[in-house]
Amino acid sequence: MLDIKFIRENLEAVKAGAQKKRMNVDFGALIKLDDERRELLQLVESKKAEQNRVSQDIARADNTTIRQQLITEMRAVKEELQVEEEKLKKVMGPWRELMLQVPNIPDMSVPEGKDDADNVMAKEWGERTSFTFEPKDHIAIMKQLDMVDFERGVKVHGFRGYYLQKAGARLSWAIWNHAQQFFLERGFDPLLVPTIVRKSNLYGTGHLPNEVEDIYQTQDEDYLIGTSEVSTMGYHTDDVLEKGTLPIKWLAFSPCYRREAGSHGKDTKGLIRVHEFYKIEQVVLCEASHEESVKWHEWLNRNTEEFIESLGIPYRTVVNCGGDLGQGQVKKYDIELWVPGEKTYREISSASYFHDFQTRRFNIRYKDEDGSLRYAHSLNCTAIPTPRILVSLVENFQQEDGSVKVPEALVPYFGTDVIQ
RNA sequence: GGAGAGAUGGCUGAGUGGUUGAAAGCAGCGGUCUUGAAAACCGCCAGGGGUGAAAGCUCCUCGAGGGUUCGAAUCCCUCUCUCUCCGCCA
Repeated sequence: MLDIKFIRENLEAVKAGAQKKRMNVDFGALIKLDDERRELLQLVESKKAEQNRVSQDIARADNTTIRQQLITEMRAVKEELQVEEEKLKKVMGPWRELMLQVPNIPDMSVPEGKDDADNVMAKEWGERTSFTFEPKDHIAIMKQLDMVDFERGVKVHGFRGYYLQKAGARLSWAIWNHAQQFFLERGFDPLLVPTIVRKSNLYGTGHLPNEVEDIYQTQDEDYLIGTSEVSTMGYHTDDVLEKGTLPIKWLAFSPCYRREAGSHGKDTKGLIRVHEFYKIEQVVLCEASHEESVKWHEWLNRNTEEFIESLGIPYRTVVNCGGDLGQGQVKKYDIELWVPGEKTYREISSASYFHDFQTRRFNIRYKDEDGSLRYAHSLNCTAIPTPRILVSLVENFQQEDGSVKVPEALVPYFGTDVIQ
């Protein structure tokens, strides 16, 4: 959420930002509605002031005649007031709707572009794995090692259903345990979050209203989260934080649910795109300064890079272009892992910062030195998603005999150094 | 699922139609005193919006949303949540 005052004062910049994100917002209509809103607000408030003033006179009047006269007068004022309030209400509905659509302004350093094809590579790490034999894709490898069962997954859940079993399940546990150790050492506090949440939380993070098609809903009008960022931010709703507690660093873990409504034909096989997966997520709340946001953004992304490096999987980091940014995001990095079977890099992590876009919606503030309350800044970054991480893990570490080497960092958690 | 009680400022807690945005206490902040601290005493202390250069003026907020009324923390309706008892249950 941007401040309407800010929008009015920086209209051209806000417009340019929306354009860079390829988002269409009718700013003309918004400004016109806001003009009406202000005018009506003035009118309503001055009438209310009169009402309040005379109310006290009525209370004080001991002369019944005067009292009765004032009450009669106020009846008329009340009726006028109701008419104006009705008008104001009619303006506020569409005003709010438009306000929810205004995107945050992307950073200067965000490249122009339409979609993920226009993301700009920032870094490449490790050598793309080469094989002396014909490598298999993760589906073949994992099926052969009995790590996954798609048929039963589909039987029980439907399209995109899967079971992780035996070494597949154990490998997932090993990754979670390694990740827990790795990230908690960096000062995070662990958090297990609700995955069924009220709508307001999804408005808070900026997933609603735009992504409604991709979110599961219950018959009680609750929603299933697509990322624990939602419940983690919701945790702090209406908080007034102590400045000394910032930055707050959460390592949240939860199942994540995505309808994938817009990607029916994409990645229909395997573990790349599933309706239900697990994710460990880094969430940070920091002081309200751009420099702080940038600092923690780089730090978060670097954490995940180093985690991937600890596994020894080749990756690259891209800066997402304007068209590939979410509504509230100022800037985003994606980390993509090398997938030999597809001879391409696949996204496994997103690091974004939001300035106060989310914290305004959640009303998360902290007390500054001078006693004033300021909206905190918020950021988040994937720590590790399972099972997507398994795709590049087994493909990069496959051996000619069909077995998979276990990365050294995982051996203590997995128990052996090979899956066969 | 059934029965009942409740939700007031950072916290505790008064307040059942009229200068109550809200007593009192605690916590916090500033000051006096003190070598320093404590104690004591004095003062300040809710958030948000509009307008304004500022001072100020003004509106909203007592769980949320509606309603009654000239006027609502107080009365009515709906919802949410919390607590107690019963039932069910990993």
